[in-house]
Amino acid sequence: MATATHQPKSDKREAILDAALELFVERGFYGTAVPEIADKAGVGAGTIYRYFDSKEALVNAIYRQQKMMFAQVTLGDFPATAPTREQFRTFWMRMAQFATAHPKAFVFMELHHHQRYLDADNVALEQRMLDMFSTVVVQAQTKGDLKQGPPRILMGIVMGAFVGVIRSCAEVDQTLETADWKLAEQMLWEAIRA
Amino acid sequence: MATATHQPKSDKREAILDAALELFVERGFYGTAVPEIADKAGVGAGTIYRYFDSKEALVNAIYRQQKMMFAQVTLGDFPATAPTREQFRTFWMRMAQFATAHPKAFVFMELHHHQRYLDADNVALEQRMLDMFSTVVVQAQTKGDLKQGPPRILMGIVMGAFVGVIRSCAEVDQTLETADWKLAEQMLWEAIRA
DNA sequence: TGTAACGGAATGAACATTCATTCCCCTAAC
DNA sequence: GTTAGGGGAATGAATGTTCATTCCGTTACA
Repeated sequence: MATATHQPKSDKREAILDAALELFVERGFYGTAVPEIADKAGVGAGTIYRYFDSKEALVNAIYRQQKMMFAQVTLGDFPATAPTREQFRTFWMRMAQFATAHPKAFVFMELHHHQRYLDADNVALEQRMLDMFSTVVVQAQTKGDLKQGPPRILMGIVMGAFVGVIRSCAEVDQTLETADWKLAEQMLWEAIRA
Repeated sequence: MATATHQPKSDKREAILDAALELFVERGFYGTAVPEIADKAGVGAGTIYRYFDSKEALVNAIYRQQKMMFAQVTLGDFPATAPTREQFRTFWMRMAQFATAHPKAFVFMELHHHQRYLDADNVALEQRMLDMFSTVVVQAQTKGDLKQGPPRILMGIVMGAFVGVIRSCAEVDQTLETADWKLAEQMLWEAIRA
């Protein structure tokens, strides 16, 4: 009826983003043909170009969407004054929640991290997030809650381990239980605590 | 002279492997054109096909070469009877040594891990290595040296963290000092110890 | 009926691979 | 010592294919 049934902004745009995300994760950017994306999304190849200027613009749109969603879930309303131990638990479990809700998103972000086709905005976005994390780490180190050492390394270990956990299970098509996430969280905390 | 002066087995084959490794790391498999590889290797495009049946065969040859070298460096003459703590240190530092000597190799193996174009031999090779590590982890858990939990998760954390450390530094073009590796080793040990 | 969104065949560029040709080096005849 | 010949390695232009993107006839909605 009338104006109501119009749309959730655009059926097709979402379908294209979803299909492309999945294919990019499976086959990579260059390994995925635009008509394949169109097929999976259930639209014509030309339709993709009504919503995105190019294949490159499409991958950048996905990257930005996922990164922002990730930032929102993990950092939104962050308990800035809580003890470091609790902050870490919160952060880790929010990442776990995000990874469960959007299983492909993490792999996508890992895979496309620092690729030639990411535009300047996305590179800057990435940098801003790194800086934010870095600040938090340094503060916690100053308080004596985390081990000393280059923040880069602490962050690399935590994020790397998180991705490692996801991958180790994706490889065998197993889902991670909350208990697994809690175990991993405890392990990583013991790694970084002072 | 006679047979002696023949060659270093083949100049060109090595040049092709090296060039391809570097380009695949930078741009991925599908993002790299065969003539580009030829250019970088300083050979004609056709020459590549004298040494490898196809682009796919080339990437598989690199994968196997790197994986075997990695296995050799990390597992060769492994101190099977040493205490777990020492085994872990040995393993970690050997990985660090490998990553330092072959900076691209790690990134390559990560990137190409479980891609469609890996042949059956390479998939099997990967599986065999995983099983080996898994056995070692289970043994150490039985001895009460490592935390209980799915071996998959322990391995995922260790390998993921290792890659995370490498990447966190590659991103800023910084090299890792021995001190950094030791710090990371200590952190990871605290993560997995019982 | 007019308009905007859509589909998918058409297009031109870029690619992996091939193959006719060149190049290089070794041997042997003189 | 020189040169002619042969054979395998190397080459890169040519080939057929695949791809991102465009274009235009069709559709659906107002």
